Amino acid sequence: MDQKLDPAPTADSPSLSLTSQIYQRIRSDIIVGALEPGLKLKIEELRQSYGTGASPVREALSLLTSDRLVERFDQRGFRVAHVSAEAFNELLKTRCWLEDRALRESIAHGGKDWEEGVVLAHYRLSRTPRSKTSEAFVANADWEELHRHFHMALISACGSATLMRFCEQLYDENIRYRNLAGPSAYPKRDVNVEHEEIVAAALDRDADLAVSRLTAHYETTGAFLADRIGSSSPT
Amino acid sequence: MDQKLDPAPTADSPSLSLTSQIYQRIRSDIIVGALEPGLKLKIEELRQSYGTGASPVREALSLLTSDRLVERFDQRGFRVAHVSAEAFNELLKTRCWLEDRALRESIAHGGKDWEEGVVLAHYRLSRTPRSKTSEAFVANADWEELHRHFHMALISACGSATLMRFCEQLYDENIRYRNLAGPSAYPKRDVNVEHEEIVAAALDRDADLAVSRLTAHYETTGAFLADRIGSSSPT
DNA sequence: ACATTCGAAAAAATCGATTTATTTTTGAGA
DNA sequence: TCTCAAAAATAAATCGATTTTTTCGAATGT
Repeated sequence: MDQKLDPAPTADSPSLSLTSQIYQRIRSDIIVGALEPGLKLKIEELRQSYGTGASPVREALSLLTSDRLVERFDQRGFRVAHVSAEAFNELLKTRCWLEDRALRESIAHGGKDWEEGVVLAHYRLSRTPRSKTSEAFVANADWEELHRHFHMALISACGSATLMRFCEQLYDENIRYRNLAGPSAYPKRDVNVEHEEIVAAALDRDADLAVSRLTAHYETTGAFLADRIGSSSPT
Repeated sequence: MDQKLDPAPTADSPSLSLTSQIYQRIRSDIIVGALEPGLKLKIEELRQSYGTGASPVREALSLLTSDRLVERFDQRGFRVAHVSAEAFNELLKTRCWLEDRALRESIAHGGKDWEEGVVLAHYRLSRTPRSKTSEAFVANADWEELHRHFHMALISACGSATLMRFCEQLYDENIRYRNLAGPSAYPKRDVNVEHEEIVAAALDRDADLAVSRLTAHYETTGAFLADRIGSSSPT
């Protein structure tokens, strides 16, 4: 049995539908910032650049609508979701509200699994450099993934997959804003310490403290990004 | 000028794309309960019954994915979202959490517009019968719309379109569950009084009271529906 | 009887071309 | 020069047919 557990006949294209492949690719391109906010996503162009028909492209774009990364206009196509300082502030605020509740619920109901999941996620994150090189900042994909995982681990015991989903969506949107703000958006403060303090309060079951540290964590980074945004692409 | 404000060249098909028409139709059919939970949504069937090609159908289904009313399985099509007692309880809980925050924010920041919007929405709702006939219950579409509008008016000043969107989504899902539970799911208690008391507390800017009344309102109806659900369609 | 393989049959996914809608350009007429 | 309308160009939306993939059932071997 040399079969993989994951669906992966050859190396390049798993048995993922073309639609899904295109979905992931565009999604990533938008979050990374390769596709500029407001950009018109012309079916014909995409179709050609991916070497496919129009159907998978349209379907992928329709799906991206759920993530709020693509806007759909009936009869006049799709475009990359617009950004604005106001939208970012709203995003940040909403994120704090939802994670506030989610974290409290996790602290109230989380068991050993939750605790261990948090500890493990934090440990892995702390052992991974945020940048690939020490001088210039070069985003480390591993760190990004572990960071996301860490924040989700914190709220994973909230008891609502729906709420988790919302938080994930907002998280991804937030990352997009961070990427759009550019590599200079990396503060000197030691984020690891902040994470550590959040974990400590959470494991201590001190909800108020944990939440205030978590939201402070978000708002500090947020304030930092906020003004860097209004400048770019006011289209 | 006999033109409508809405885009409507002739009477039947506005300049809505076929995709949008199908989207709305299926959406409504799912919420109303005409399409059974878990039902396989075969492209070919839908295509024929709507007399269209496959593309608009697929696209509509992809869009319905955002609303959590349709589930998509790569390479094996779409189906009407499943339901379960657990999912309903989670939905209810999450809804209470989000509206809790949304209502508090509205009460904290809402101005005259908000107050008047709430009063007006409540007045209209109170003047509309829930059932079309006095004996047998026959859902009144007007009431449904006004009820939705009323609840949204309450939280409309929360300052986050995103949070509003989440609440709307959960509201619609909740209505679906209510419809699935059948017409017997209409309690004898006077819902109007409950609404009135919520409005009173909100306009009084008593956030704690308003929230506790609102969540009680949801949980009462919820508890009522909860057990009526596990029974039907355990597929 | 049970699991496994093979081959229809069914359904999903995709393609290429056509139709329809929107946007841009052009050119009278004021 | 400006406005408006018709024509041309562009792009979205849709269709009908084809290609893949999955599903289902019968045949085979244990």
